[in-house]
Amino acid sequence: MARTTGSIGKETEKRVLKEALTLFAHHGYAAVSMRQIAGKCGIQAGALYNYFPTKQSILHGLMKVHMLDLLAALDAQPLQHNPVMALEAFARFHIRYHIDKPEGVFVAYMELRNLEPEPYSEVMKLRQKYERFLRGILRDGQAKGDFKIDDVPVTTMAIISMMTGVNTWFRYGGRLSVEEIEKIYVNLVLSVVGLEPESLAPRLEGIV
Amino acid sequence: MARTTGSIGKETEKRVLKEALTLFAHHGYAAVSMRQIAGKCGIQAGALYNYFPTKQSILHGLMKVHMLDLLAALDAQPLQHNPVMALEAFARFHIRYHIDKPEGVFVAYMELRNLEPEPYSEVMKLRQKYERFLRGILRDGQAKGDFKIDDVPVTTMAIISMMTGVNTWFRYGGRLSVEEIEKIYVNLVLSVVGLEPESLAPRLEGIV
DNA sequence: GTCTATAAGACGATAGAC
DNA sequence: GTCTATCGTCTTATAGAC
Repeated sequence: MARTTGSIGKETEKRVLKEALTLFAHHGYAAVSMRQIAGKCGIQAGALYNYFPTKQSILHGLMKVHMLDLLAALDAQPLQHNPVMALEAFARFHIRYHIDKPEGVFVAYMELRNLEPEPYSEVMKLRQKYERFLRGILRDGQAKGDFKIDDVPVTTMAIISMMTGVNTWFRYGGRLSVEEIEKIYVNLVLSVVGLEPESLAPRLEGIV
Repeated sequence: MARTTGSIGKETEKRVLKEALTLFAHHGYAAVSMRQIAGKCGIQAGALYNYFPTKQSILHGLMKVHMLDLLAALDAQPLQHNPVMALEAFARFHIRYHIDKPEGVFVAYMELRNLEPEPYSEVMKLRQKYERFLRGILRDGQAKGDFKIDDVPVTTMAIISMMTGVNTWFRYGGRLSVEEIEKIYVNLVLSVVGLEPESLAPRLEGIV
C-alpha cells in the first residue's frame, strides 16, 4: 500500500504551530512574516497555506489551544473543598503552568489586540472562565469567613496579575528553584487574602 | 519680524508623539505604519522625517519620555522615612500614575521587544531604577522588623506586577472610583508584606 | 516645514507544475 | 504536500519642488 503523505502533513502542521509560537513570543505577531515562519519549518511560504488559510488563523489557533490546554489542566487538578486548600492548590498550579509554558502565556496575553473580533471574543471567554474559577474560590472563602477580602473581583485580577508576572523575570538557572518560587508565591497569595502563611524557612529545609 | 515656523514645528512634534502613542497602544508598534501616524496628525508621511529620523526613534522617544516622567513624578513625592508609610505612599503613587497614563504604561511594557539593543538597555535601566526604589522600601521594612517577607526581590516584582495589572481591567465609569481602587490596592500591598491593613469600610465613608 | 513622487523591497496570499 | 513564480499592495525612507 502506498504510504500516504497525510502523516507528514500532520507533523508539519505541529511544526508550524511550534515555530510560530516561538517567533510570535520573541518578536510579536505583527513583526513576524509568513516567510520567517516557513523558513524555521524548512519549507516555503506557499506551503503554509495547506494548513492555515491566513496568518491570522495561526495566531487564533495558538491562542485557542493555549487557553484550552490551560483550562483542561486546571480541570484535571483534584478538587479542593476547603477554600484555603483550594487557593493554595490554584496558586501552585498557576505558577507551575506559567513557568512551564512561558511562550504560550506571553502570546496569549500580548497578542489579544491582534485578534479579529470573533476570535478575540472566543479567546476572551476562555480567559474569563479561568478567572471565574479563582473568583469562585475567593467568594467561597470569604463567605465561609476564611479570607479577609475588601473586593473579590479586584482581588481576583490582582492575584492573577501578581502570579502571571513571574514570567517577566523568571529564567531557569537563576538564584531560586521552581519549588522555592512556587512556595514564595503561595505565601504571597495567602497573605493577600489575609491569611498568616506558614514560615518559609522550615519548608525549605526539606527541599534544599 | 517674520514669524518663524519653529513654533509650528514644535507643536507638530508633540502631536506626532501623542498620536503615535495612542496608535501604538491600540494596535502595537509593528502593526502601525508611518502613514497612519501622519494621517492622524493631518500631515503626509514624508513630513514625519523632519522630526524623527526613523520609526524606531519615535518608539524610543515615547518609552524614554514615559520612564523619565515616571521617575520624575516619583522623585517629586514627599520622602517617607517610616517603611510602612513609604510603602503605602508608593502604592498610592503607582496606582494613581498608572490609571492616569494607561497608554504610556502599556507601550513602555509591551513594546520593549521592539526596541533595538541600545535603546532597549537604556529603557531597561530606567525600569530597574524604579524597581530598585520599591525594593529599597521592602528591604528597609524587613530590616526594621515592620514587614514579614520571604524573599525581597521576588516580592518586589510581585507587587509591581499586581499593581500594574490594574491597567488590564480598569476603565473610567465602572463600579469603583479611582479613590476606592487606590485604597483596595494599598490594602493588598500591605497584606503582601504581612501587615494587617485597616478595614476598608470606615475609610470609604469619608470619601463616598 | 510640508508637499508630491518615488525608490527599493517586504508583505500576505494565490496559481499551477510536479 | 511542496515547490517556484507571481500578483497587487503595502512598507520605510529619501529627493527635490515650493
